[in-house]
Amino acid sequence: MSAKDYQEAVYDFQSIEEKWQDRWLKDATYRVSTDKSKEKYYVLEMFPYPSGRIHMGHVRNYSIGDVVARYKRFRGYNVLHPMGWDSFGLPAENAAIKNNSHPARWTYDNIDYMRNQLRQLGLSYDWEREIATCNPKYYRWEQQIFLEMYQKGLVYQQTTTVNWCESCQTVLANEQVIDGTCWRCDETVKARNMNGWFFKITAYTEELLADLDKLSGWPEKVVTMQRNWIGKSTGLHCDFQVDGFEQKLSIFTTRPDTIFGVTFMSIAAEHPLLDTLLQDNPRAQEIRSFVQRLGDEKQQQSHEDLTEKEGIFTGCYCINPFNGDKVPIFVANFVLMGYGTGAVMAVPAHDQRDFEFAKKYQLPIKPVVLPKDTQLNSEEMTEASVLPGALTDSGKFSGIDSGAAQQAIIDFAAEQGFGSAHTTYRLRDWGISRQRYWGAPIPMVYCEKCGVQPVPVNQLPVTLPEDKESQQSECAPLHQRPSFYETSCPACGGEARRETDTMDTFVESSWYFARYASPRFTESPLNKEEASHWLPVDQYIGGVEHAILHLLYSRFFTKVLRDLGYLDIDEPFTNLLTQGMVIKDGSKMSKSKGNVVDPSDLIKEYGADTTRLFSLFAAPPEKDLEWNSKGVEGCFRFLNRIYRFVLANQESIIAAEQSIPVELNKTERGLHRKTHQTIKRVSNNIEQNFHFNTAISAVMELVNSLTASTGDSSKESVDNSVTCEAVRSILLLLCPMVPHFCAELWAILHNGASIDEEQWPKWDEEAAKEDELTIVIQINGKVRSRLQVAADIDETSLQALALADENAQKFIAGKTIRKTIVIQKKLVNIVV
RNA sequence: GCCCGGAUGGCGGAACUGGUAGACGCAAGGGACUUAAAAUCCCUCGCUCGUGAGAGUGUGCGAGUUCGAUUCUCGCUCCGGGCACCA
Repeated sequence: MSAKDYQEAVYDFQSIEEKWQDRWLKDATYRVSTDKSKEKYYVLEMFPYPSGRIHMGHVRNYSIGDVVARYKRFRGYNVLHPMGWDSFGLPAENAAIKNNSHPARWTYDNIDYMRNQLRQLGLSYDWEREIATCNPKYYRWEQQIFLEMYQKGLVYQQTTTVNWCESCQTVLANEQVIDGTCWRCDETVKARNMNGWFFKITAYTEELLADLDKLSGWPEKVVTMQRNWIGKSTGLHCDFQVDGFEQKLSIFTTRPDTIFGVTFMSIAAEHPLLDTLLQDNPRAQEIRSFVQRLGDEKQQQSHEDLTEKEGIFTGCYCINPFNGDKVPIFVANFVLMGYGTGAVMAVPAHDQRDFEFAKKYQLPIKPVVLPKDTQLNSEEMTEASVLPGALTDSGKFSGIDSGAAQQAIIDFAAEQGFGSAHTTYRLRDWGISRQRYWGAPIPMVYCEKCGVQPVPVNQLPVTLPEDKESQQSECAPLHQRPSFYETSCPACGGEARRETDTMDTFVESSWYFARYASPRFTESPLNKEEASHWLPVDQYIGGVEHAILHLLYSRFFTKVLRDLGYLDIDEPFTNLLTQGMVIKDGSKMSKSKGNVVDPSDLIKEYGADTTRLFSLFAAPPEKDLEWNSKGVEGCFRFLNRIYRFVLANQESIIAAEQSIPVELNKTERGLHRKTHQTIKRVSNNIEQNFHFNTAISAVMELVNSLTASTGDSSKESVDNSVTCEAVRSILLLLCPMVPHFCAELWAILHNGASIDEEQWPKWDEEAAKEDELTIVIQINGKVRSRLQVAADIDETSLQALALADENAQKFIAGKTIRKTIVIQKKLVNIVV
């Protein structure tokens, strides 16, 4: 074929991609095992839920991860890059009910389909490490971890008010309630009293908080979100004696400095003291019905609308231990039983919420902190004053600065015995019981004689029943299946009943990254040697929507597994990249919006390489990506340009010398320089912040230079070695992004050799250096002229050249030069 | 309300440590090739004025620091995200 024949050729991506995918699979090219001779690198993308088909969000996530994996391999690392399936969950049950099938069938069918889709993308996974969390070979180890946590006192059972989702027919963890609605189906979550199992994540609160400081490789935003979620506050815990009763009322405050400003007390409607207060209370009836109404309203309202502050006087008083003030006790709708003590000391002068309440019920407002140079008059205040200042009207603490007063007041309370320093957290223990079929069974047994008994480890796994006895469907909850729950007590051998709740599916994803180190290990959940070799994950990649839920739970599990002796790390993910969403027509791609682009259609039309390339090129990974089908075509055109060039010039490239001649003409020097500049830019873009969009731009520029300097016969001829160097660099630099394409062209140029055997190209700083620079001449900061100068010009000659410049002269003429600023290699600014 | 981000051409996005704003791609317009179209190749492309050379103006808005600000400081506006009667 002559060069002309390639002018309009379009590369046959389909056969090229199939060919290389088959080869990678057959040769297990990306299989990895421990190799002490190389440095390890563990890159992981959040594993998918097998919902049916992959979507563009997956393509983006896994393309990013694959570039990292392939890049690190080129850099000589021994790279662990596994994939698996987060395969327990409600959608499988819903689909099973709809199709009158079994959740396992639906799930495994989806896995098969999606695995095939992922393979079509050419992702460099070690498929031999694939795991599916719904497989008993996975969840039996989870059950064992559960039992070991139980032995350690990290699992307990409790009846509490839980979040109940009616449409999912199950309990939700606090983290799974978003604005009062279910994270999965948006149904309003209701309060319900239920017995359930809890993981004691609060035993690790301080460590989870403190170790956030170690996560320098995480986006600041995610660290902040976790910090807020844990919600630590420090302050004073203090007892107020209830007047005429034996009981004391405990409060927690972060503003002990305002304690002399307390003018009333607010307690939650559910506060246990209320019953006592209502005994022999003439207004008991009235107060009870008020409390009842608050409860009803709470049920109906979603958490987001803030109701008007409301309360009712209990008729009782308590005594402020600091000044002996007798203050009325109110039941108020804004006090939460679940935070602090369920009772709040009210300081209307310095708390906006208390202020509004005091105004409504005409309660006294008593300022006790005076911000500098201000007077506070309770009559005139329109809002609470929250600024720091000097204490006033505060007994022996008057005059002290509010900041210092906090500690002094806490110390005093401790000394007197009615209070102490105290810390509270927003974080609650993790409720993991789910009343669903398609999850890992909780391995516990109830015996009438022996009570709650753990299933012995040698009886694991407790598997899900697959019988057809259930009348309703094949995925009826376990409590409807006698063959599952009827069992014998492990302790006494008598009749017993199995726990019928399954675990929250977030439990599976809290440790899967560790299991990948030894996915087929049959002796315990983790092979410690393998786990300590591969962990922590060096680079974790996924959507920011998991900032709290999954990432917090995984951090917790890592610490638990460490304390159980399986791991020797404190944190699971050294670096975290949270990728943006894929957007089309202004909103996130979703079935309900009808703006979904199916990756399979794209692969069919343009191939996997173009699909990957576009998802990397259109935006930096952490930002949202606006879908643009024309942009995809642009990427396809780019690959075709390279393809045509390589094929048209293959003979001369193959014949080229590997070494670059010492003497180069101007065109050759320009291309040689551009090649090395590009290697440098692409390497830095990937290394510094994974900005693949600019890396790809840089290669596009090199391709433009290449075709411009060799295609134009009017220019100087270019030595084959220089062309060859440019082409080889382009293929290596693009290989992490478009692997099939580069593998194919590399093989064509290198007698069938595999590009995977190559190393990442190195740049020569000397070759990358410009020998001529454009210097900008500014007059009063405005660009007036440009100057081509040798790169090594000295400051004096540069200044002289600038002053002599014709354009500059026009603006200087007739004016006095007041100052000249020369910035090496950049500009000369003449101030007149 | 509090805490994080962000705002640059018609669009997605570039711009090192304060030093040529708009790289790269898309779209658009013009041209070459073609009977024609597609594909490919070449040229133009922030806005205003000007035939042109060029001049003015321009990175959400308003100030400030500086010889010089997309970049730093202060004050706003809008957009996105997180948390929220949290005591």
